[in-house]
Amino acid sequence: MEGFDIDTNPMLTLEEGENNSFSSFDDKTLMMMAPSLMFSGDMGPSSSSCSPASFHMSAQPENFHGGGGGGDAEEMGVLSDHNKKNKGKGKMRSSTMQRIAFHTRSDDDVLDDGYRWRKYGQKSVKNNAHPRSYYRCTYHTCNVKKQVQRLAKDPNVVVTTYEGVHNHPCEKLMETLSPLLRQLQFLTRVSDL
DNA sequence: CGGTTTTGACCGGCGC
DNA sequence: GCGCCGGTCAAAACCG
Repeated sequence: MEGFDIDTNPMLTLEEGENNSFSSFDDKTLMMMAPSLMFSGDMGPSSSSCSPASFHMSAQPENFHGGGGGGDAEEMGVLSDHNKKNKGKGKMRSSTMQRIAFHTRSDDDVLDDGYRWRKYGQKSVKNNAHPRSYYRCTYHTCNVKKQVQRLAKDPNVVVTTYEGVHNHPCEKLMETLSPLLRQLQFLTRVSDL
């Protein structure tokens, strides 16, 4: 696994409220990390004050090394409709709802980000041969959603748009981390003796 | 049998 | 007012 440097991997698009800040990432590893970052960015169920700064990344679009990728989320309408509408039977999306779009160069449509998702819809979108898929986090109290679609310009690029913040730990991350944490606890106890 | 995916219907906002 | 479009619902199908 290559080290990931947030400031030098331009393939992630971050959106929050009116104060948009964009940057991009090209590293699948980072894609997997991102939801966890989202989680740590707003941990407690009572924390009404989102702190996007905790995973804020600086924009360096000129550093885009994806090559031929071109398109950005704004172009595809993934982000541009923010604050404008939330169509369908569902409730209106809160204007403060965080949305983060990841561009990923991958053959797989759906990336394993460690959370469990249930697909609740798929729609063909205008000017794009590939459909857009809608997923919801399966955790009872968590209503994080994500959309997955391929770039019309470059079908090799998958755009995953996360909406909202997880209010629970990432199961896979915890699975991976818990033996390490246990070992760490054991070692600290031993060193205390 | 319970959870997930598929897919057509439905709804509401927007532009004309 | 009407049609288009994107997001969601929900029943049926599917799957382990």
